[in-house]
Amino acid sequence: MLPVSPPPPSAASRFLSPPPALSLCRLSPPSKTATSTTAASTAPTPLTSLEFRRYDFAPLLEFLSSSSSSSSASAASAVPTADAAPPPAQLDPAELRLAESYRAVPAHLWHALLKSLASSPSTLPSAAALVPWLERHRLCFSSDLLYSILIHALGRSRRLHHALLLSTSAPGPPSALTFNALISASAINGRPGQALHLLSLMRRHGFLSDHPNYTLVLQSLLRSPDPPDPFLLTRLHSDLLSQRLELDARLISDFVVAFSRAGEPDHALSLLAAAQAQGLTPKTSTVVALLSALGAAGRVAEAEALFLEFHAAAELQPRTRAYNALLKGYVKIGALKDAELVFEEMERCSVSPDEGTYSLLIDAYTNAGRWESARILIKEMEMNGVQPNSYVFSRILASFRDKGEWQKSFAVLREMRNNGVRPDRHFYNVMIDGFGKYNCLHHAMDAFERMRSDGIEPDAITWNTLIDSHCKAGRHDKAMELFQEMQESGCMPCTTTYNIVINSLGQQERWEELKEMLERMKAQGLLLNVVTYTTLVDVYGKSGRFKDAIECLEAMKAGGLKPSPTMYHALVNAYAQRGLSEQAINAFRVMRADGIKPSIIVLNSLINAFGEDQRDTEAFSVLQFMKENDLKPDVVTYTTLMKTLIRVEKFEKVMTPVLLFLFDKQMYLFCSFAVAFPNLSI
DNA sequence: GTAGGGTTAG
Repeated sequence: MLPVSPPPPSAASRFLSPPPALSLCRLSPPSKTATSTTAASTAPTPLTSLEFRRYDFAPLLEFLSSSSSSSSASAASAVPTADAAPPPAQLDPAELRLAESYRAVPAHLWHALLKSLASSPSTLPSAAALVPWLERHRLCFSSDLLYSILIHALGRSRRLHHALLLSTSAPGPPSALTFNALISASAINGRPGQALHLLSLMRRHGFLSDHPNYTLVLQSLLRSPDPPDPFLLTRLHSDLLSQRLELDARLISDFVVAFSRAGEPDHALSLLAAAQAQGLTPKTSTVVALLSALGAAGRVAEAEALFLEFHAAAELQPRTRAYNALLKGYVKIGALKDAELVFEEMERCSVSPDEGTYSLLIDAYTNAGRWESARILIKEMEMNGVQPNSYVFSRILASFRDKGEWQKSFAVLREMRNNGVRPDRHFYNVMIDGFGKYNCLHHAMDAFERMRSDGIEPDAITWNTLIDSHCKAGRHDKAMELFQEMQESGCMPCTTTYNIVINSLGQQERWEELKEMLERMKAQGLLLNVVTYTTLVDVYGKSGRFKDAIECLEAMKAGGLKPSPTMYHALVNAYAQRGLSEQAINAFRVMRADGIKPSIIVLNSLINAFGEDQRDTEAFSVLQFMKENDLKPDVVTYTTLMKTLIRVEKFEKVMTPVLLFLFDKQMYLFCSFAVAFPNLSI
């Protein structure tokens, strides 16, 4: 009979070198993101505890690590496959004996062991192998719990892809625990869209969502360096309200900040009003976020009103940050005089300007072309004990870049050196980008070399900028060399890097290599984002591979990502360029069904679709549509209409779009001039 | 607080 109690350390295990997994059997770090409703947040049993020491898990760990590495496929992905395990009847008797020896281990110890194994990437394959093993031998019955622990661990170690795979390979329909674990994994991996998708899926399965899930998604939106997606945010908010869950002060405040950052100050304002109606006092940082959003939208009057309201109620001690938010508004709308007034007001109230204040004002001067005033302000800044740094100069450089004045880069660099400021990585990155954007690859490479000789290690952004500059200039060969060099230097390519390279390969129609790149991306554990999918739709569409393009769009939606306007623009444009006007209009309809408002860009493409298809009447009806929907036709609209007329050989009407354009611009004088001299029309 | 990737005509 096999021993039921745990075995003493066997002779075999004494001879074996201790499996590496053992040394990793430590208490897993407490999860900051686990919600109260998830299994992973239950108090772990320390593996060093007395209870744990009653059992010797070494033989099992040895067995698991060897079995998980022998089936290389599942070990590499750390995902157990349900059909990989043979039924117990065919099992090796040694394994059966091993299983029997653990009969007495209580469930919570299995959970603790699993958590511990799952907390380290090196033992994750063993963790993944443990779950089906426990099921196979009926040693631990709470299969849901086991899977959710694994999913949590995969999510925490940035393997969302694997977590999703695992959840689909788990037996039976997903449980509430699985959903919670997946939502958490998506949220902490920066995929709030997917988390939201799972939230609604969860409800469709009849499970109720709770507060922590919403907090997780919201925090995921707030944590991202990019502004939160307003669409997702609105959905999250209405979803929460439809669940009749009450918002507390913290959640309201987070929503106000999120809506502000998403560039939706109206939504933020109404939430703030609701909070005030409940007698809640918003935090200073919340008000500042909203002020900043209003400023960024150029809504200075409202920003000022909000500023004064909170100032008067003494709820907001206007300090530098609040003034900066206000200042941002004036800088945004180019109201230099008002910006200067805010600056003076700060001085009057003895609120000391910080680097941000100076930066904004310097930005304003640079944008207005007042480089001298900017220089004076830099001096003043120094005198006031605020050391000008590379940041200020980066902003100046960016401002010149955006105005196309890349030649001024050298003057900025000189000025910077005169002020004793050393350019940092950020500054060099902007500089390289500036040169790259204007096709000055030599200068870009020079700046890159200079950066390295200054002892600054290029980062992923540097490499991406440089690689993309070469792609844009058609130097795809050099771009690939740089991509290689990037990796050799030890800099890991990120999603953006792959997006750039995929775009390059797609433009060259090197489809096999493109597919390889996607595989490499996945192998590296990187997820495809909206830009990746849009790039794919664009390159496939442009070369007429519409089937592939549509597949990408579907794959993206299935992954819980919201299709962007750009993605539909790319698709409509692809059809348009080939004169497939029916398909173009169909894609346009799908776009609208997805809740995306038509923009000038997509309507111009639609005109182009009709034009290429010689349907000039329909092309002009798009113009009518624009006018009815308050969309202002632009130069592209009119030139595309002219091209349409040329295509259908209605040369006598080619001038019509020009007249319409001039009329739009209210240039009556020129209109009459053109009408008076119709000979000019050809 | 800053920087990099995807869309329209000629």
